Amino acid sequence: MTGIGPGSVTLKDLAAELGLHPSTVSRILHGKAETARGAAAPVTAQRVRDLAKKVGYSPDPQATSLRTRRTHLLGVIVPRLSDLVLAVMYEGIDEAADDANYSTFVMNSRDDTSIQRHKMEIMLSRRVDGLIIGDAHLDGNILDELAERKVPFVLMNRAIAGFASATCDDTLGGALVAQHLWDQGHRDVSIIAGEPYASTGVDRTHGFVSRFRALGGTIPESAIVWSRFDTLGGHTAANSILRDTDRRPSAIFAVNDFAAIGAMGAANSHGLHVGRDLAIVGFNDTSLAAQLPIALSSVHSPMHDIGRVAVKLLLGVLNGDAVESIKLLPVLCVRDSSDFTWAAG
Amino acid sequence: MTGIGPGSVTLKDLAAELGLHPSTVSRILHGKAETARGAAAPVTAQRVRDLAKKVGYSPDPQATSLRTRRTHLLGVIVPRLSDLVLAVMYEGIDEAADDANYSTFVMNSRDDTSIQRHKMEIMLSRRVDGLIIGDAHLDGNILDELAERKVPFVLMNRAIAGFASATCDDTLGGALVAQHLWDQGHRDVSIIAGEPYASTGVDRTHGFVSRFRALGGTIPESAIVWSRFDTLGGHTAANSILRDTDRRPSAIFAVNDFAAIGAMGAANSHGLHVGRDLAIVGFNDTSLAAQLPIALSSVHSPMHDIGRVAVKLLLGVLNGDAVESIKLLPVLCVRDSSDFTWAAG
DNA sequence: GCTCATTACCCAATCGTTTGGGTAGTGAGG
DNA sequence: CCTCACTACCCAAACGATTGGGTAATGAGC
Repeated sequence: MTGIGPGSVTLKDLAAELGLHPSTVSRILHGKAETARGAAAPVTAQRVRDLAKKVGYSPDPQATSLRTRRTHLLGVIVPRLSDLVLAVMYEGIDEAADDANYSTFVMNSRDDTSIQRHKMEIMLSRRVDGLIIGDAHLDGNILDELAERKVPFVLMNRAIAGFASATCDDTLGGALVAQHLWDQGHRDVSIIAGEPYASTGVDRTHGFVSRFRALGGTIPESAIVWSRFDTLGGHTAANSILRDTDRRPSAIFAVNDFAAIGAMGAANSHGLHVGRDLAIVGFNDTSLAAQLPIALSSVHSPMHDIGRVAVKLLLGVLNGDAVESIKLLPVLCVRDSSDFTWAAG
Repeated sequence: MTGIGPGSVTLKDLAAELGLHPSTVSRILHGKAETARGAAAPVTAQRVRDLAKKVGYSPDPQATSLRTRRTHLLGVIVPRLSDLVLAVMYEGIDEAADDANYSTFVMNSRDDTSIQRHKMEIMLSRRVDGLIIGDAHLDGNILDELAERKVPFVLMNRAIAGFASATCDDTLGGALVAQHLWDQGHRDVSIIAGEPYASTGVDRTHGFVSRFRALGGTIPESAIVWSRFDTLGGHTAANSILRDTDRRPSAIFAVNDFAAIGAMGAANSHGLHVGRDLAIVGFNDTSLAAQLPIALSSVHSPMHDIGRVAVKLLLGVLNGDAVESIKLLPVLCVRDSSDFTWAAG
């Protein structure tokens, strides 16, 4: 009878064992300091706590939620966890949620609207206290619905005007890359811009273009190629950029490391040596970037912290605070793939 | 009053609205066919279902679990979701769990015993119906405890004798690589073997070594280097292998793509051109392998299916079935990093 | 010795379901 | 006309915790 694990012993059991009423035990174990003090004599309280620890009492969260209408559950929706960026953010969420005694569901929506809806309904039917949305689309349809239904939520990674979010300062990140490539002498550049519905790609692209133009450069619309965020998407996009041998750029900015890796593959198959014939810069500085055969320049974004911040924001919302979006600072990491001084013009 | 989302309307509400008793409504909506038929006249049943759909009734899972002692929750523990391999497996889990109307918690243990324990306790205190363990260590200590506590669980990715698991046939996978490298003329090979506590690395290494020896080759113990599973681990291991210029192998088998990528980086910094001066083969065939500047040969393992199978096994266990471990078949994918015929000897 | 506050508790309702066990009402069979 | 089996429901007790509201017993104050 040595506690075969949580779930075996209840509040009532403890109370019976101690000759107390369950409510008294409850107040002692779970009440705030004041309640607890009012509930029992210090010596009784200690007896209760001792026994609880000895038998390994752990309250039934289902019963608690039923009564309190709070599950201490958070829902997280991401496009795909196999996207390293989201996976790392989720690690941050996992950590922060644990610290705050919350547990999290995480589901993949594959950026598909109907799956997004489906997963959301599952989460809500599970009665999560709030949602962290990592797959927001710029049209924001679903978010408006959520807001109308008064579901507490925050965005992560991708920002949408009007909603609280935890992101990287993507515009700044893009600008950093533009500055770097400009300084290296590149005047003819292309951008692999990601999916048009994702603020990450859009903002990084916008930040890049603005800065590059501010420096006096030109970027025709045709130099911006939308793509999927994975290696294959990057490969395809780079192919379409490099196919045109008349007007090949000397540098490519991919808004995502994986797309950048795909672009490296494409460059290779076009006989171009990355870092010498063609500069490539990625974004996120995932753990692979520095380890690639040709080390990839990339903008470091604090992915882990973004996850942590998302949790903090959401807990703020649940607490009724007015929360503000937070943009974390990116840092450019220059490596072999773009570290080469080009003759200007 | 148009249902502001799940959670607003209860069985009792429905019953009152229809002039029925909650129990009747419950039987109609949630009972098995027979119960439902015995519970009400067909026309009544239809009225109930219509109203339920109209107001968007969704049962409170907390209340249900409290009564039934089943949460329809599964716990998943992995070393780290930022390991693409585990992330993809989790996508399979997510899918299969959804199909079966289960939801999953997933937590990262970083392969740290105390975190493993901690996360497990959280899961159990949440009253999950069962666990999928993706971070089992060969010593199996924690698993024995779990078994003793009669917690339903299955292993995933890593196998441990005596427990049901869903894995790749790692021994075979290793053998495939050995055969391939041998056929390519390599006689002097090294292995980046991963963490010694993980069956994946151990079995892949063992499969490789056995086959290579069976073919007549020799592999000294010193040619087997244990390492972390990430790029950095692979880099470090490869460095230690390549440092010894007297006895440099012509090929390296890394039991994991990320380690292989790290090894490529190391080879590079030693001035070796992968695929020409040194063959490298990875494992898992993650989506990156084919896209790298030098495409990486790798053993394809059905990660997504492994996740799905893990869920199927666990549901079997929950159902009281006697389940057997399942090993899915690996397939070797040869690419540039090892596609070169060497002169023998 | 009486009032009054304080201490240290107990009581019972409640959260939303499920489920074993009724029970009126109907129709058939004998 | 009585019995018996259905049909179509209802009743109430759980599941485990929380929480607003008691209430005896003790001690202090006057």
